[in-house]
Amino acid sequence: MALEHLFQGSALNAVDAKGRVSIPAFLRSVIERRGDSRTIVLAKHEAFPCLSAYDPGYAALKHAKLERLLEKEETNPDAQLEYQQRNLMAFAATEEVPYDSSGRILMPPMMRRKGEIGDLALFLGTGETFQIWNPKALLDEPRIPDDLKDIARFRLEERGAS
Amino acid sequence: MALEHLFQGSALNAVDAKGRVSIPAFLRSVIERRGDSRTIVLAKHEAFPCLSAYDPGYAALKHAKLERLLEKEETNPDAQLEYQQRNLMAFAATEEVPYDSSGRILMPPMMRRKGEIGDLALFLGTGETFQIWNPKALLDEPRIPDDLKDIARFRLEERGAS
DNA sequence: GGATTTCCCATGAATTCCCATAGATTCCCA
DNA sequence: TGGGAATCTATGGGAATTCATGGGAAATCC
Repeated sequence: MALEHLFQGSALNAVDAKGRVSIPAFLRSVIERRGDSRTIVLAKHEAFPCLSAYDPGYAALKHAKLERLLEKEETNPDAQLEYQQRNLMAFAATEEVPYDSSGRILMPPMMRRKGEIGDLALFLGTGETFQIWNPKALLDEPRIPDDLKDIARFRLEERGAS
Repeated sequence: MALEHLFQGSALNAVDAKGRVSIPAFLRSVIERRGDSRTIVLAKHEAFPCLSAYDPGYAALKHAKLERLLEKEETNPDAQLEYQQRNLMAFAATEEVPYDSSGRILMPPMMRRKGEIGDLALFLGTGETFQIWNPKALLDEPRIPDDLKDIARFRLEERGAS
């Protein structure tokens, strides 16, 4: 799997009273170059207290991988169960949300809670996917490198000052 | 087999006194993009105490899958029997129900019993198909990952609070 | 004819759509 | 190359639509 277009960069956007957030234009352009969906898939990040996001095509790719794995071990009952569980996590525990003509999504309440997102959303490109953080949570996270926290601080300043 | 449109997301809907349930709009849209039937096929899930559901087109696909599996082991008499059994389950033990203009099905009493569905139905997308659970049964099921149970709890809360 | 089943309408909440704006960025052309 | 115009981006607010759900009328069945 060699993805041609990668997510990179960072931005800090507001979540408004209705729960709407603008997806940064530089991330949207990657989504639209990968497919033509104007839609993102949201999931709780498996390790960090934040959200993981990607385009629907990437989700399908992940699914195809799981399928192939299953067919190899079709007769193994343990493999069956693990397949069921992973499939549930990959699809039931995620939400697909379209963004409108102005590039905004409505952050689903469940994801907002799971990702601890308040009224500011920090977007971080990570190549194949991107992450959405509560900037406070990122600064409090010991496993995050200081250089990255500096970026978060900068984005906060930038916004606080203007 | 590469299905283009996958079932994704979760929702908790009420089963009313007449046995009617709304199929969540985001699942309906997948059904209608896969074919043009406004119909779902219900079956008892093969492993979990819940229902498995999909569009009529997928049933045909499943049949082809079984056929292919049989041909691989044509000489094995055990495989023949298993094929017969799985084929029976896939077709005799299912019910096809249309949904009306408001997106509701009438849950067939037999399926309701088999799936242990009470007056709340939890819908979980799993890619090629989706599942319908009694939320209580899901919380009691040891083979279900905790993160998924959290989602069920969230959906219950969301509904209880409002 | 009583009971079930199907259809149709009603409704409140949620969500999508549309328009507006202000600031930043890019473009363009003299 | 400099400055001004056009465009794009993030954001706000309100209107219009969709969604889930309840209730009842009409049709159907033994």
